[in-house]
Amino acid sequence: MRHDLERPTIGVFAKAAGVSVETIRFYQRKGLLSEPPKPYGTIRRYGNADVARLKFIKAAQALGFSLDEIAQLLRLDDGTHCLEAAELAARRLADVRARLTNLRRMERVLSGLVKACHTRRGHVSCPLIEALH
Amino acid sequence: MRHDLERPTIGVFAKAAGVSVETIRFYQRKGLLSEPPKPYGTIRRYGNADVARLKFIKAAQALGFSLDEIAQLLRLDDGTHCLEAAELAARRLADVRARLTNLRRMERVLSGLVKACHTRRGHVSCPLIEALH
DNA sequence: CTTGATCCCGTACTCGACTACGGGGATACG
DNA sequence: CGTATCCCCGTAGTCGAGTACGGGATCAAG
Ligand SMILES: [Zn+2]
Ligand SMILES: [Zn+2]
Ligand SMILES: [Zn+2]
Ligand SMILES: [Zn+2]
Repeated sequence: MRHDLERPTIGVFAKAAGVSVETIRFYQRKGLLSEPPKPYGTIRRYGNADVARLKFIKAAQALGFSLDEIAQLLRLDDGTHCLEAAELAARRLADVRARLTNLRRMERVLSGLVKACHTRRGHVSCPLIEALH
Repeated sequence: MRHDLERPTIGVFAKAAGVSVETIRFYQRKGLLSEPPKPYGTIRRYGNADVARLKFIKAAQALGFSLDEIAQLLRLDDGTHCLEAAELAARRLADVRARLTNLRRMERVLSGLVKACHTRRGHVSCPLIEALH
């Protein structure tokens, strides 16, 4: 079928998805994407399933999931394992919240110090450096 | 001087600071800490300057500075380079804020999805998995 | 005087998510 | 037909902040 010959090769697939060819191969090695068959000749052609899978990966990644966790999620892809998926997300959420707490502290301290540095009057030495001591 | 022999060796120094001996050596290789002299024999003894320096490093690290940036800050340690220090901190602050924005989005989406998973009624498939598609 | 803990120094490995490189085959264009 | 651009596959390197390992020296306790 001429159909297969019109489906994208890895380069087209990668470019369409906004990732590099090496990234696709890397995901394949990790088992996140499958290596589609080579319909004619020696060149693989990619289909809608691959596109969807890669979108899934990128969406999960944007929520902070690691590639290993994404592999887990992909195994729950039939949607019948709500509990497991929710647990995974809950762990991720806890982690995100911990990092938020931490970053909020940093933001508070840093912005205070930057302000102090800008408005220091009379003070000879840098408030930022002083604070680190 | 018996004085030197009572000052801490690397092991004591590390333990007191709550880091490992290897970490101390690693910082020394990076130029963040100096290798103090060996007063007698072949064993280095650490002093107050080292303790202070390590505290400085840890304080800066807690604000998100990388070891390279900390090396910069240490070079401005005399406190007479307020402008440079403030610039460094401002860059760090911008980065922290960017990450905050990102994490807040993740938090919002994740908490919504976890909640949806817990309270799904009627829905057959997992809302979390569905959302990733 | 031996044993066990430290120290010294140098090199190599870890983790996560890519990124790069190299040799060989295939395909497209002029 | 030449050559430029893809593709395939495997292996190796990158970054940051450490962590681990191994051989040899030294030190305190018993
Ligand atoms: Zn199950
Ligand atoms: Zn669910
Ligand atoms: Zn200056
Ligand atoms: Zn300042």
